[in-house]
Order: sequence, then structure tokens, then C-alpha cells
Amino acid sequence: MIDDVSLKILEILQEKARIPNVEVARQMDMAPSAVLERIRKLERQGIIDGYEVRLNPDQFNRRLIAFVTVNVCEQKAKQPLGPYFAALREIQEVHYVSGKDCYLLKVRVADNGDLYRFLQEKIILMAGVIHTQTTQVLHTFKETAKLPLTNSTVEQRN
Amino acid sequence: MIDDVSLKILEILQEKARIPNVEVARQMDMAPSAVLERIRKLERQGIIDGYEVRLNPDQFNRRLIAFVTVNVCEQKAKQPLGPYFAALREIQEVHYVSGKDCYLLKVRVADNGDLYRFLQEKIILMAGVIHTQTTQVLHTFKETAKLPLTNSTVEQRN
DNA sequence: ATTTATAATGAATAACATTCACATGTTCTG
DNA sequence: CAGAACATGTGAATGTTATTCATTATAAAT
Repeated sequence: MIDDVSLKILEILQEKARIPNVEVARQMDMAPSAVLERIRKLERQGIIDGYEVRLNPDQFNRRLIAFVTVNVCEQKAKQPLGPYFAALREIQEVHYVSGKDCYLLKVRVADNGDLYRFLQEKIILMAGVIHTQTTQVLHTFKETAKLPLTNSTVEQRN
Repeated sequence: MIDDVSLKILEILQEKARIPNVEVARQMDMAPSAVLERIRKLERQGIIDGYEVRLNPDQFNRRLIAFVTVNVCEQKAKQPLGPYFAALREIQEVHYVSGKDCYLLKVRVADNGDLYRFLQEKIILMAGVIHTQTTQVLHTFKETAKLPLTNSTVEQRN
């Protein structure tokens, strides 16, 4: 479905998405119009979902990452909890995970005080939330949304 | 440090980063040259870290997300484990977290079989790895790298 | 061999990026 | 308070890029 030419285009864009189309074409050794058409097609097919700017969290007072597992009892909740969590500004990821009726939240806040207030005011008080367990990130070695595009020896793409 | 004008530019770019500069200028009601200069400055200051394309994981055989906590004993490791994990294709995030000498990995693979092989071959076999606990994601409600830029009532930016 | 579908090229033109001279406004300082 | 220093905006000019489209090439299907 995705051929090597498109794959190479995606690799280039994954490296730096806000470069001119002509530049992609140059790196590909192809006509700009051909590259443009392919990118459009990838967008239409939903292979490319969008383009994001990556901001430095330190500059926006979001130095601290925490992972919070939230045990819930949805029967006691007054509203669906997944969408509720998803709507919170401090939360970047909401996953419903295997285990004991559990959500896993990735949270970004300024500092410990902020984290405390966030949990108290926005999580623990919610009807249906039974208890939480918070894991603080001390150091991040890698944090990316990139997907591996080149196939390693064992893997195949479809 | 970051004024409202830049903030609005970042909001626009956070929504869709690969749009022409002129379009940003139109939405801002400013001259394109002024917008360009501001974006350049934000890049120079490291406030903008880069631009990424967001790919659809389903289309690349990465339907399954798992979070893996890895208990380690770095003394028994033959190499630093953080960088080792970070180098693995399947891993999107590597955090060293509070708790019992623990790494938290966010892993993206095709399916259960893939996850099993990944853990067996690339994690559990590593010297220094004591044991792991894997949590599978059943459903994802939200997954973004966006930072909240508008200030809510209580918060402030610096 | 011919049809059909898919995708590349290259030329033409519209749109955009980029630079720069100049204007405006703010802050700092003597 | 004047005016220097700085930051940031505008608008025009120019070079670059995006986009469209007619045409050609390639590959698979009948």
C-alpha cells in the first residue's frame, strides 16, 4: 500500500515537516509536482494525519511529567471518565488499559505543587474515581511520536 | 518572555504546522514579514523545537501500544540502559521514574506476538534488567504532544 | 497488442517567502 | 524631558515555491 517512494517522503517529513515541497523534491530527485501529488494522496488516505509544531515544554512551565493510573468504577461516575480526562489541559494522553479498571494518564505540569493541586481538584474529586497512583518522571531519555518507517530484518509492513 | 502575539502564532501552528506563512499572517491580521520574523525568533530561542508530521500508526503496523515498567539493577548492566532503550525502534518514550529503580517505556508494536518477541528478545535478555511489567492499552482517548498555551484562570506562564 | 490505470515530467502562472528601507512605539538614561 | 537604543511593525520589490495541467512513460490486465 505504501511504496518506497512515499516512505522516503515520509522519512524526510518526519525529520522536519515544515520544509518547502521543492526541497523534498530535491532530496528525492523528483519533480516537485510529483512529490506534491504524493503528499496530497498520503493526506487524503489518512496516512498523514497532520503536521505539528514541537514546542519546548520548559518554556511553557511544563517541566514535570507524571504518569497517573486511575482506578475507577464507571457505574458510580456521573459522566464518562475517558472523555472527561481527555478534556483536561494538563493531560496529554489518556489510555484505558488492561488491569483493574484503570486509566493511564500522562500529565504535564509545572511542579510538584501544581501536580498536587491537579490531582486533588481535577481527578480525586471526580465521582467514580476510586484511587490513583502517581509516578513521577525524573528523567526523560526519549520522547517522540515518530514511527519507524524503514523495515528491519524481521518486520514487514502489511 | 512570550507575548500574546507569539502565543497566538504558536496556537495557529499547533493546530496545523505546515501552512504558508502568509496564511498565518492573515489569521493574525499582520504583515507576513512580521510573522516570519517572529517565527524565526521563536526557533532561535528554542521555544519552537521543530516541526513533525503526525502519521497514522494503524497504517504502519503499529496498532498496539503498551507501557512497560522495567526494574533494573544498573550495576549488573553492561551498558547504560536508558540510552539502550532509547535506541530501540519500537520504543517511543523512555522515562526514568520514581519508584523501585524503574524505567517506564512506551512501546508501539503490531500485535501481541510482536510485543512478546520484543520483550523477550530486546528487554528481558538485557543484563541488568530484573523484571518487567507490561500494561496493554485497550483504548486511547487522547494522545497529543500539544501544550496548553492559553492561560486558564489560576495558572500563569512564568 | 491494446486497453486501462497510475504516476512522472516540464512548462506556465499564481501564490508565497524573504529582504530591506522606513516608520512607530517603548524603554532607558543623562 | 530629550533623545539614543532597541524592538517590532509595514509595505514594496524580488526571488523562490506551489500548483495546475497537458503530455509522456510505465506497468498490469485482458
